[in-house]
Amino acid sequence: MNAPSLPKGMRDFPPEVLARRNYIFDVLKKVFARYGYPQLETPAMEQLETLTGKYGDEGDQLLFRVLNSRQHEAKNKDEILAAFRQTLEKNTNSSLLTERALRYDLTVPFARFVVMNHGHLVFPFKRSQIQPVWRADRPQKGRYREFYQCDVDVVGSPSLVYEVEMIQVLDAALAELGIDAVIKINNRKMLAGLAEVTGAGDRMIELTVALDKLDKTGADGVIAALTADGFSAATIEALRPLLSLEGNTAEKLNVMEKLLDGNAFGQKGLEEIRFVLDRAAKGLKGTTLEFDLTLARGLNYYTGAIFEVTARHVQMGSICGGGRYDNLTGIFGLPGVSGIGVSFGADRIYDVMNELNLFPQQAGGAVSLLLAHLGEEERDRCLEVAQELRAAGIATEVYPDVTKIKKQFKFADDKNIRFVGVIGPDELKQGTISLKNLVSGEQQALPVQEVAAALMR
RNA sequence: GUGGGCGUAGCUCAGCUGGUAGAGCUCCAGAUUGUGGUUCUGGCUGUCGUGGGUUCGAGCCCCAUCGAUCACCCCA
Repeated sequence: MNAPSLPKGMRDFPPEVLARRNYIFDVLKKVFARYGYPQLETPAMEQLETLTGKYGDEGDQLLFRVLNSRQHEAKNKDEILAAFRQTLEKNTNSSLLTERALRYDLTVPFARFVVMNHGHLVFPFKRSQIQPVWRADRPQKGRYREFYQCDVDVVGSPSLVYEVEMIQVLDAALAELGIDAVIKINNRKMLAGLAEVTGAGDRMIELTVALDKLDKTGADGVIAALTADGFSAATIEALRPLLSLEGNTAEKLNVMEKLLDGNAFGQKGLEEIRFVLDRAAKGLKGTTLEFDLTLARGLNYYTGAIFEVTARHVQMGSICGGGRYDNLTGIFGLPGVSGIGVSFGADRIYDVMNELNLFPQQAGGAVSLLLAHLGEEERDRCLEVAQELRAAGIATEVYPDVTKIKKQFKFADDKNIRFVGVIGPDELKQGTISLKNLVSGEQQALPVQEVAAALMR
């Protein structure tokens, strides 16, 4: 038997780690509830066709597809074999081989849910969702194959009030977690307008992806990439002023306004972003809000505002992302339901908080009392006392073996149990417990019925 | 999918131009048969990731493979 192992990119979470992860989830749940987003869950697996085509080519490649079961009993093995041969040749998704996949995000399954249940939902419908998603990416820093997304979305209203609310939720949650972060916002309509006025209207995605590299490769890098991608000299020339765009948000928007002059769609995006910035910038608790023209990220389905959050003081990709999607439910047959949402990447948030030491000191659910003993009779007494203390709300553990007291103390120390209560022959006779605080070193003998109260202090 | 370094004790690592593998920490026992964390003394620990090859001889060189990791792509 070989040593057991985990599939690539999958991780266990030992109790100490989980205590911290749960802290993040608890904060997010609290904030989500405060803004009126009740929790919802969907299954790990979706129909493959529900997921394909929503995330772009790259996304489709990263779907974990699930092989159909009991293939060996199939009656149409020739067809299956042919389908498999084809899959080996080029990337295809025959339902003969696979009809299900693990979800890639929470937004598309949510849209699917809304379409299936729109009859009983009150719109605008809000929900939060905290569940793992899976991507067959190659793991690296801040990237896992299984990770938790924590989403808030509202569907059924195109109101820009929700753009503002998303920023408020991001700000509230990140502030509460103590993360110094920048919320970047951009707008797909504006980007589409930009593509049009520069003569590349049909290649908005490619154009913006290239633009997105500005902070990484500089203006020259972007121009080189655009040239390599076959964009015309006229387009590149038209974009040039943006590559050296400087100044504050208002000034940048003014430059955009001139550039987008006469382009209705682009102007609409500009108008939207101004509306949102005007209202959201006030009263932020801990984050900075920034208009970032080069922000292109976001999946295929985004149509309006797009968001991305990065943490300061640490090298890590975005920790949150999101945006407005006007037609995601339309793909599933329910048009006219605009949605918007953001997603918190719990695992990256964990990594950031860990690196910056932002987790509060806390017991994290550790047992607070170990009952130690000096013989079988004393151990049995410990079992009784433990039940009384647990009933009183004290997390209590009884050392299982009759052994040297030293070993029992060491056990408590190793497990970070704060108190040890010793029952030996003397205590048994007197109905007391010798209670020692392992942090302060203080010890006192107390009647059993007073122990709980002493520990509560 | 592309590329770069890295796999030696439970952990972190050392190991010379190839010559039969070491340190610190952890762990265990004792000093201390009713007291942990500090101190002192003693002790245990290895398919050198795996499979081939070269060699009289491989932890070290070569090939392959697996794994973790980092970067690119893309993303949380």
